[in-house]
Amino acid sequence: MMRETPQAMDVALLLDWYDRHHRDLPWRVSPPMAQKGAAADPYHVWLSEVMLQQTTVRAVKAYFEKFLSLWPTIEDLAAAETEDVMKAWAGLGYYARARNLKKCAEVVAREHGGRFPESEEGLKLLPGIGDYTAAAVAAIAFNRRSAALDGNVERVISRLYAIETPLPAAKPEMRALALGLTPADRPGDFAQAMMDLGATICTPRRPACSLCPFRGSCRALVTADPETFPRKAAKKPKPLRLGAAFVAIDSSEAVYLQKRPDKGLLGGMTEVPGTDWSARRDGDTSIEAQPFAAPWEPCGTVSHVFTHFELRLSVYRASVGHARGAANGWWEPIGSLKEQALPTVMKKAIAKAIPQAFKAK
DNA sequence: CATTCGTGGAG
DNA sequence: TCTCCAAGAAT
Repeated sequence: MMRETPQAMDVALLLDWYDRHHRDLPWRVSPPMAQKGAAADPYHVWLSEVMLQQTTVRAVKAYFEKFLSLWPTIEDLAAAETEDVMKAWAGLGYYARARNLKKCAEVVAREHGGRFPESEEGLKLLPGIGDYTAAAVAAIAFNRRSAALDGNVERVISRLYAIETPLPAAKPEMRALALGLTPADRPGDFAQAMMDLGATICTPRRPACSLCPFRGSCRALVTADPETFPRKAAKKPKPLRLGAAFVAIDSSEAVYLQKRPDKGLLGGMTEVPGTDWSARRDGDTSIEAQPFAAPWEPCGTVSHVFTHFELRLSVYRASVGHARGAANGWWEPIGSLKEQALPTVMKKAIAKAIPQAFKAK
């Protein structure tokens, strides 16, 4: 039977579904333990939520374990060197998250006695914590009623109510509907149940509607094709940008590296010298752009796709007799390159110039 | 509200 | 190969 709108009964069906089909995740206290009163560690919840921003569960798991191993408590993270945090984050992307993670740990450790604020408003004041993460931590770590509106929940809500308004304009409406569904007794489990539902049943393509606990009340299931929700505004095409990267190797097999500015693209990460291709313009791809005089030889191009543009780098390589000094750079032995704060595009460029650079010994 | 922030897997 | 997009935040 079809009901008009989802109500308390449907929320009960969702929680029942979650009790039986929840995912077991390293940072999660699953329903059996949660029902016995076991509380999630706010540090673990926050760390996982920041890592999971626009990032898949699969990619996050190993990083989450590594971070907990390196910094078991938020005080440990607060005391860490930012450079070490950047190195540990390398490869996960959106590097502003790593810098804000460190700042947030410092604020919580030093100004809040090591304890996270329990309210959404208090959480949102912290670096790197926005609408979603504040709501998620409040709900999951502190069992507070809040609307954690992530991509999963947007999809579930948009289908449940067949919302025609495209994103992001529909977000306030979705947030209100999600909050309206949130039960007073298990807000944390409700938030996680909605996300698990979106990740495993109410998927972007080919949703498994026959298995959905909301199948008796989903508007999209009867009025349209659920797969067409949520409605979204058309996105812009990605421009192709060009640039050059210069990989210098000295006689001791060390590569010349330097640190990027803290702000902007790949902020605070490590790079090889190159042209400026991040400032809405192509860089010089010619040998004329060399950072210092050396017998540069072209060794091909590498391509890399960022969120809003595609990059094609012309890679040059040069062997220099002995390491020469440089302003803000240093010579890094090939053997320790993999431990550096090198973003993926830089690893590609170095690997193009030195094929054996990142291979196991 | 629009733009700027990575990366890798799935289809 | 191409498109989508994954527990979004800061400006």
